Amino acid sequence: MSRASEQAYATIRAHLVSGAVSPNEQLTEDQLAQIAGVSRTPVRDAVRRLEDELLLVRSDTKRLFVADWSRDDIEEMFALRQMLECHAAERAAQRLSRAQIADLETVNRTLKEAIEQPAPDVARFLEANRAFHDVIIDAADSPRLAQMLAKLVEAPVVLRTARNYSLDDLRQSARDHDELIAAFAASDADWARAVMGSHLRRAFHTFARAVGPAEAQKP
Amino acid sequence: MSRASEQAYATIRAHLVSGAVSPNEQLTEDQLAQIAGVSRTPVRDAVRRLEDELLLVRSDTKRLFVADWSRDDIEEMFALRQMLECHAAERAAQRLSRAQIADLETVNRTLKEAIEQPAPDVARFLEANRAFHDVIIDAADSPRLAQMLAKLVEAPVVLRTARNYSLDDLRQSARDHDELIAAFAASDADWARAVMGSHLRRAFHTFARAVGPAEAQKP
DNA sequence: ATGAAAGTTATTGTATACAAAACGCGCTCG
DNA sequence: CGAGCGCGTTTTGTATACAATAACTTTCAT
Repeated sequence: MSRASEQAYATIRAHLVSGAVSPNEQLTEDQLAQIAGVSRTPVRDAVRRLEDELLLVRSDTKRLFVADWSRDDIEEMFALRQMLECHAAERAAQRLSRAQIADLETVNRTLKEAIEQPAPDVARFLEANRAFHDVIIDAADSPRLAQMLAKLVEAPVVLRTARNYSLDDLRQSARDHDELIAAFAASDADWARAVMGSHLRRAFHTFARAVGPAEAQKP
Repeated sequence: MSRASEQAYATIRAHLVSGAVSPNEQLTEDQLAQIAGVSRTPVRDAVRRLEDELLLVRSDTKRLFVADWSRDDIEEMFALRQMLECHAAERAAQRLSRAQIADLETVNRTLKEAIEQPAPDVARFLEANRAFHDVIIDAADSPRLAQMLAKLVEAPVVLRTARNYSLDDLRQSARDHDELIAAFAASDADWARAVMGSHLRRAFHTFARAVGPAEAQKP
């Protein structure tokens, strides 16, 4: 994307994720333009993307509001992600080249290094984790699938959730990745799907635990 | 959406679907603005939507081209649709109200009427078919799922494929719908999923037959 | 002839001014 | 007292002019 438009997107997104605004708060394009330091034109571009990600929503009369994600929303997104990414794993198992499998191994080595530190480097872990999943999605060779997943994968990051992953959680992830690699090496689509399924389902529960158990949501 | 922007979207989409342009042909925003009779601003809006639907694609340097869908693309979309819509059927089975089930029955009655004519009214069939699936997707109560499906469901319509559905195809669809309704009435999610799966899979083969068997695609 | 560099044209991106639509508020009239 | 109606204000939508970038063409050196 072009400079101003990309700038607007990044700035606004950061602004939303930072928690500087509260759910259901109204925003105007002018405000956002000021925040991003560009004119309304690229802001409107950015807003459309953020609407697509459901970080912003529009009232029936086109006014902009900060989205309010309920626990149901989060569960929905995890469910969809699981469904799609299991499919991706299945396809990837039938398509991954040797080189790509080697890439996965390298990435997962990096991921383990990020964990096994005096203090685990969570940012690096997340980055490697993302790279790992990206290789798989890429290998699945399904542009629409990739497009859909891109939206869903970003989501958890969005919630300013304490990243209180335990060391065990991180290590289990790494082991899941190892098993995925094994499944890929064996070109066993069923195996890959199953491992991906449990990998993501566990991630959901870890996440749900962190974000708080199913509370009664908003009055 | 606002008037000009919606106008642009509809006009350009019709233009693309009509076959007046060929795949990989370059388009400029100016051309499209002229065609739609509005300025470039709303055209850019429309173009983004069409990009999202993958009817238009951009080169690495932002130039616009008519998308070229391969058979693989079509298979991909059917596979994704099947996955998502089976999920929708499952959720719908747990959520549909009596009133909604009654709606499904009404819609399917309309659908049958459209078939059982001297000459089957395909347009009306398609409309009813769409309404039927929309009720289910709506009942699934998953906005992101709905959003994803919206893109995929439009797709087959896009291809200027001869709608040479046979009478048998149409009748089988109606029967599938009846069975779906039965599954919903019984609140049997597994049943609903299974019926939806075969319903869509058959549709794929009907479609594939119509569009021509797996040929060697472009050189 | 060939390929690189500079200049020219075509195309997309951004800012700004204005138009249209929605909102809020006070007012009137029942 | 309250529901509906104008009217000024706010907010979004559109057109247009201009800036930036990419594609194309010509020229010139080798």
